[in-house]
Amino acid sequence: MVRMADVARAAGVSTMTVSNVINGRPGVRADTRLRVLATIDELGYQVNATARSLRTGRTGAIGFVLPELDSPYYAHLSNQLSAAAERRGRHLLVERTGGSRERELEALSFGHLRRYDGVIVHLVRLERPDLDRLRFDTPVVFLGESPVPGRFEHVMMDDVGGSREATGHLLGTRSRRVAIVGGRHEDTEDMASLRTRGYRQAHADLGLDVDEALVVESRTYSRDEGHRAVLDLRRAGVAFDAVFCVTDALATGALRALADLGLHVPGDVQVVGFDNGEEADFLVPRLSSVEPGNDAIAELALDLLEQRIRTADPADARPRATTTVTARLVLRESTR
Amino acid sequence: MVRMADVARAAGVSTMTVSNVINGRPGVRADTRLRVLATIDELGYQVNATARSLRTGRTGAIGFVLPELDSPYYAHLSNQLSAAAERRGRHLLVERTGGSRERELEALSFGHLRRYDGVIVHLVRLERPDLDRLRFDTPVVFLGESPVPGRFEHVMMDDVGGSREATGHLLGTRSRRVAIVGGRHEDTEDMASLRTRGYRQAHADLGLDVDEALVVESRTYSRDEGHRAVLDLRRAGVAFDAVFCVTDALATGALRALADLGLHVPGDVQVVGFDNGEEADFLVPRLSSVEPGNDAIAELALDLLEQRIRTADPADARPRATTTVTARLVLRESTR
DNA sequence: ATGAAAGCGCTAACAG
DNA sequence: CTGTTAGCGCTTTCAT
Repeated sequence: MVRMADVARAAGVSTMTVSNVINGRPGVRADTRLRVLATIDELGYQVNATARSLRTGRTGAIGFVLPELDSPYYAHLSNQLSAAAERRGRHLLVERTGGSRERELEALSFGHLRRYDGVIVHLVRLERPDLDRLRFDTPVVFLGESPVPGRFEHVMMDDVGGSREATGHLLGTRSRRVAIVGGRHEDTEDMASLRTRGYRQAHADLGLDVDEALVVESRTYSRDEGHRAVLDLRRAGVAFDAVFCVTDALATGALRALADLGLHVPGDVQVVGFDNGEEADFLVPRLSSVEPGNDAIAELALDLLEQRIRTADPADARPRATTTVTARLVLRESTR
Repeated sequence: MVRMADVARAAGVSTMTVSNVINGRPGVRADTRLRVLATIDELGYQVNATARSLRTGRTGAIGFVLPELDSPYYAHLSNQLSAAAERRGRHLLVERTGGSRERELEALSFGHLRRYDGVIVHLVRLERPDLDRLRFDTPVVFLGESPVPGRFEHVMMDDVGGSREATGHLLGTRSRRVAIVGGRHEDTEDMASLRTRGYRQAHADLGLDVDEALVVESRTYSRDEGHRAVLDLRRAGVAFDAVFCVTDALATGALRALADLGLHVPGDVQVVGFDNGEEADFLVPRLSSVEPGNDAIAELALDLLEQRIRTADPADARPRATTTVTARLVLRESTR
C-alpha cells in the first residue's frame, strides 16, 4: 500500500502538493509537477478512492438499482445508461434487487446510497407508505410505474398510451377477440395494470366490451409465461384472433406457442409485444412491438440527476415532476 | 446527516457503544442496547459505509467487471453472480467496460478496485503485457478466454471442447459443409479462435479438411451479424448444409436469415448455437446450443474469491490455477 | 460493560 | 507556489 504521504516524502514535497498535482489544480511549478508525477509512477501510487470520498463526500459513481439484470429490457436500459454516463465522465454501477421489498429498501438505505453521487432507481415492490418514509439526501431519479412522492424526480414511459395504440391497431385490422397476456383484472398502478388500462381504452374507443376471459395474468414477464399463457387460453377453449403481450419476452413465448399449435401469424392470430428489444427484429415472424423510448428515458434520467448533483442543496425547492416519455408502435411481420 | 456521535449523545453513551450495538458485538447490556436501538430508529441514523470502509478496509461489495450488459450471455451471468453473491451475504456491483482497453485498465486500477472486497473480471481486450503490469492487492478472479498471469485465479469455460462436440454432431448427422459464423482464420487465444479450434478439431477427428470459405468472421457477436453472415455466404455462392454459430445471438440472426432465404431448418441446413441462453428454447425452430456451465462458473468464481478475501494475506502463496468448466451440447429442433 | 484516544488517507482552508 | 492544520465518520486498542 503506497500512501500519498509516501509519495510526498519521496518527492520531497508535502502531501498537498501531491494532491494538487493529482487533481490537476493550478499553482504547482512545472518541475515540481514532473518530479511528483515521476515519483507516483515509480512507486506505483494510486489514490485511495474511499479516503477521497470520505473527505469530499463525492464518489464519481452513479448507481442504477433494478429488479433483474437478465431481462432483455433491463439489460438494454442498463447498457444505455452506462454508455450515456460514461459520455458524461461518470461511472455507472448496477445493482440488482431481485424485485424483493427487503432488498429494495436496503438499496435505498442511507448507508448504501453513500456509495454514489446519485442514483437511478427502478422499483417494483415498494409502495407509497414505504416511499414516504424514505430519508436520504443523495439525489435520486425514479424510473418505472410505481407512483413516487412529489419530492422526487420521476421518469416513466407511456404504458397506457403505448398499449392503447397497440391494441387499437389490432382492433383496427379485423381482429375482434384480442387477448392480453400479462394483463391485470384489477386496476392498480403497476405496469400490468397500466398496460391493461390502455388495452381497455382501445376497446372503449371503438365501443367494444372487453371479455375478461381474454385478460390473462402472469406471475413473471418472461418467455415461458407467454408460452404457457397462450397454451392455457387454447386449452380453456377461449377463442382469440390477436394477442397483445405486455413485454417482448412474453410475446416471444406466445409466438413459440402459436407455432406449436400450428397457427399462422399474422394470418390466424396477430401478435404485438412491448419493449421493442433487439430480438423483435429477429424472431420468426418479426415482432411488431411498442417502442417505449429507452434512449430518451436514459438521457433524461441522467440529465435530471446531473442537475440535482450539481445543485447539491438538500433544501433545493425547485419543482420535481413525473415526466412521461412518448411511446410508439413499430409494425413488423407479426401484425397485418 | 445523522452521525454516530449524534446517536451516542442522544442515547447518553459513547460512540463505541453505538458501534458495538450496530455491529452486534457482545459486551453491551441488554437495556443499553435497546436504548441505543431506539435512538437509532428515532433519529433515522444509518452508518456511513464510506467511513467504515476507510477504517476497516472492507466494503461488503463484490465487483463484476464485464464488456457489455445487454448481451444475453453477460446479462444472464451477471444475474446468476448477483443472486449467488446475495446468498453469501454480499452485494454485487456490476460495471461495464464497453470492451475498450482504456476502460478495462481503468477498472483494474487500484483506486477503482478499492470500492470492492473482491472483483470478478471478464476481460476482452487486455493482453499479457498489460496484465503482467497490473499491481493491486484486491482479490481478483478472472473469467473469459484471455490467458491470465499465473498469480491470478482464472475460471473459464471449455470453448474448444464444446465447439468440437457441436461441430462433431453436425458432421455426424450427414452435414458435410459446416459453416462457422463468428469464427477466426488466425489461431490466437480469444473466444472466436478457441471455438474455431474446436470446429477444426471436429473436422480433423473425421479426417476432413476445413474449407476456409466456410469460416466467417464477425465484428460483434450479436444477432445482426449472424443475419448478415448467412446472407453473405449465400450471396458469395458458398454452399453449406449446417451452421455452427459461436454465440446464440449469432444463431438467432442466422435462423432469421435462413427463414428469409426460404431454407428449412434442420432439413436443408442445421444450426447450432453456443451459450444455451433462455431464448434458445423459444426460437422457431428451437435452437440446439452448447451449454457452457454458467451456474458452475458463477459458483466457482465466488468460492475462489471468498477464499482469497478471507485469507487476505497478499503474500499468500497457495497455488492459483485456471479451472475449465465442462461444456455440453443440448439438442433441440434446429439439428437432426 | 463502557469509554477515551488515535488514526484510516485524503483534501478544504488558510498561512506563509 | 508550497506547507500546516484540522477533520470527514467510523473502528481498533487500550484503559477503566
